[in-house]
Amino acid sequence: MKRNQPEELQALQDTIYVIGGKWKLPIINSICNGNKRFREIERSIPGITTRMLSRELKEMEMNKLIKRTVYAGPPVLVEYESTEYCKSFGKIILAMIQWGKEHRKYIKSA
Amino acid sequence: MKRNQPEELQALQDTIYVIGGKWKLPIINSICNGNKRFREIERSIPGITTRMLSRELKEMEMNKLIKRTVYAGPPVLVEYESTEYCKSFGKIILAMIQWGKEHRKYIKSA
DNA sequence: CAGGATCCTGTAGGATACTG
DNA sequence: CAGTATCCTACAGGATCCTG
Repeated sequence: MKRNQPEELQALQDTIYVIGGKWKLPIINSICNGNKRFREIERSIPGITTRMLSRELKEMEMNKLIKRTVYAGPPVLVEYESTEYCKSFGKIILAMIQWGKEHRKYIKSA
Repeated sequence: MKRNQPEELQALQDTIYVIGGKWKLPIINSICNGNKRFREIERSIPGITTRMLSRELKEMEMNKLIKRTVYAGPPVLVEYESTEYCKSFGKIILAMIQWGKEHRKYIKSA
């Protein structure tokens, strides 16, 4: 009754790679919540540094998770938005949030 | 239309923490697929070392994702199985696998 | 505002060998 | 079989300051 073959394991590890690390999911979450500007996103994620946010955004743009648009100013405006592709990850994130909440109760009731 | 509050962000980061890293999801996946023995799990995940598997299994046991049972031998047998709690993560993993497959196509068609 | 440049550190994770 | 014990290092990620 094996469900997953090596190919599926590969797909799983791909996903882990793409959304891995400490910040990518919170960033996706923030953008999906309507935050568009750099500082806005930054402020919505306590603890993140500009350096990390900058790096992650670039990577995520390369992976087509987000779209970056520059409005030539002045003032220059930059907006980030999640792609449809990224949004397809949204429900997974919601499930993870639910699970995280359960986890807290579960571990405490140890 | 904000969906997530800080508390939700916290839950998300909790989840990332618990199932984070390179190997925990593949391990969960392997065990959910019916692998029970240490070497069996090890062989099912190409690239993992005994050291990492050992460490991750311990952590996951502490977090009640898996249950470890020792059958006093000889030969001594050890079996790992996923808890119900862990299985509740199963559908999230399946979704991630699906997403990973799509990702491959999506990026290639760049 | 939107980042880039530097410098620094901890630790995740790999390699290898060994044990009961 | 089911792991421990060491040793090692690359890199994720933090702190701080700077630029157009």
